[in-house]
Amino acid sequence: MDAKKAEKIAKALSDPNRLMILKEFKKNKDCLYCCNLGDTISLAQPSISHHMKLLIDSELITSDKEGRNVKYALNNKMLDEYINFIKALKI
Amino acid sequence: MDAKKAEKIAKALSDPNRLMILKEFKKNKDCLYCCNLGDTISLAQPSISHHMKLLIDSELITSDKEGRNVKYALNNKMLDEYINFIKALKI
DNA sequence: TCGATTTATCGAAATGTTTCGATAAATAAA
DNA sequence: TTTATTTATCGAAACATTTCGATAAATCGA
Repeated sequence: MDAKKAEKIAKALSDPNRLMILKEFKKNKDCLYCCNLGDTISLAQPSISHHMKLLIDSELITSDKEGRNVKYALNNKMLDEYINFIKALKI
Repeated sequence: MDAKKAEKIAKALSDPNRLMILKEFKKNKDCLYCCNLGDTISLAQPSISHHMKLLIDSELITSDKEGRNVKYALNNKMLDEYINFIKALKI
């Protein structure tokens, strides 16, 4: 992973609402629909949509259109790659 | 590590200049003086000082006054703690 | 078909971050 | 003691991010 990608992921991970969204995946068997986030995240719908977009752009999650909904899933592979990047910073 | 701390670290890691600074520690046997960064990081001195402050505040590095200089060292422990935080996000 | 639901996008306001020049404080070196 | 070096801080400009209301597009249900 190059520094530019790591920077993008770090940015995605640097917001309390996005961290909360990522944690929600654990409670929902790895998949998630935006419309169910309203209860957990107290933000307007466009704001949640904005955060999802940043998470998708960073590839920390994937999105899959399912009829009227969009199904989001955590991308464990990208988390692993980012972990390796940070490990490489260590002395 | 709580979410607030993880957020602070992610923020510290989300800037290209700060990533470059962290990578410099590898080349310098874990310690570093600001005044030697000028060659690597093309920023004015107050900007470098600002980035060092954010890294110190996040506890990713430590600082130690040595006469006229300040010696900075990488805090591997904090990197490990952050790695564990990210691991915990995985499904 | 028609109304409700889900998500995305636009534009704007508020807030936060990055950068720099100017300046200050501390210490080393001459 | 005087000058140079190292780092921090202040204030301001430029830029980026977060948030929302309004609106649009797609699809589901009645």
